[in-house]
Amino acid sequence: MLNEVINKITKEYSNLSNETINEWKKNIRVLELKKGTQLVKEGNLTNKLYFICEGSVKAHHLKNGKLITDWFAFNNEFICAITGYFLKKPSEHYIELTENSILLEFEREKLTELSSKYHDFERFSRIIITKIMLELQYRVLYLQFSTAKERYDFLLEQYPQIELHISLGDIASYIGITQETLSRVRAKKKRI
Amino acid sequence: MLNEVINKITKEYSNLSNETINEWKKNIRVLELKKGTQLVKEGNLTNKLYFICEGSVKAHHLKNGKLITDWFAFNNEFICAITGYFLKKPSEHYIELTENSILLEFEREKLTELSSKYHDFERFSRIIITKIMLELQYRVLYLQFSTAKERYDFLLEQYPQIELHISLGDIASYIGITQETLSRVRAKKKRI
DNA sequence: CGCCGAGTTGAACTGAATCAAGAAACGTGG
DNA sequence: CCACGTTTCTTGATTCAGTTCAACTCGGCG
Repeated sequence: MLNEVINKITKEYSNLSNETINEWKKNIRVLELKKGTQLVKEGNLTNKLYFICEGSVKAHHLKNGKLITDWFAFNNEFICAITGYFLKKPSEHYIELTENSILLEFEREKLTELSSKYHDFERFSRIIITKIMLELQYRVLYLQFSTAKERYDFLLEQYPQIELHISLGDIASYIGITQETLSRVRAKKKRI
Repeated sequence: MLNEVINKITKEYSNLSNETINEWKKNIRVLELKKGTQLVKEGNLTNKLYFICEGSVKAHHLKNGKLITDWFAFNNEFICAITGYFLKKPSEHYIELTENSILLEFEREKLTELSSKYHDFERFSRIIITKIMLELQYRVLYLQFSTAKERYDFLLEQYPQIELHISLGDIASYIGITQETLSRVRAKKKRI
């Protein structure tokens, strides 16, 4: 099963030699966990990167006493507590499963080591980060000067199935509006 | 002069071997241009990445007939028309000098080639992209659920000197509020 | 059956947008 | 060095999208 998943990942992101893959495989943990499980708790140091084989996951953080959703990851996507992972600071983010899921878990130190050792793995890392960067760029684009409806439509375009997996409250938070507003936007849409 | 700048860049981002640097230097153009110059025009294909040696630059795009500022770059930062450069689509972004500036210009194809050829250059690229990614992450953080004042304060924290270089209108647009609102926020601040 | 979390709906309120008009600052040419 | 037009910034009045607070509905589940 792990071989299949790795195959999929390298197809999607960037090819790796057999040698690199074998070395990499030594340090992958496969996790099968239930909805609601916390992968990262706020304030913890975290050096883990996750890949979603099946299911979905969200990252969120606390701001003025409110939980704000930052990031979703679905099948074949990566996720991490971004400040914890990249800046090596205690994480401001929680990561929580939004459905029962199967995940791969990687350690930063091992990935760094692999990147230093193998040129192809370095490239692979670069490509993953580039995708995350472009995703963020896209989000900024539609957080800046968009109405509630525009944000929602934009999100649905990107993730047409999102409502099957993620609760209304989390979606609203992700696009930067309140749950009540999203509910109204949705109601208006149905009427038309 | 080019040597000095490269020295600074590798210090700031990631070290490169002499061989890599020499190869790289063959394909760098140094530009000295006036405020208001357009480096990239909307609708153009662009494969250029810029580094600001001295001065400042902005990227902006058109949305419902309004120019929205996306990205600033100051001394020792990189900038590009992000969709044009990474997605190879006609650029939705203009890039324009906000002051008389000295820049380095790189071509995507040459950088890609160098990344494939030299492991250390691949790592260097990864680190640059990671910085851009973290910057974007930070922006999403404060575009989501912040008041006008919070956004402004946040920006000043990051770029205390920004008002010396960038016009009020561009700053307002960057943080997702109107020029009038920013003017009022600023006025209120002075009074206290 | 009754509880609980998730979603909906209503009414009042508010921060920021919009529209409009002036004031400052800035550069350019006489 | 001043007069000019242009661009940038400020201030005021009005409007509106979205928040807030509160009550209510719905579906699942012990």
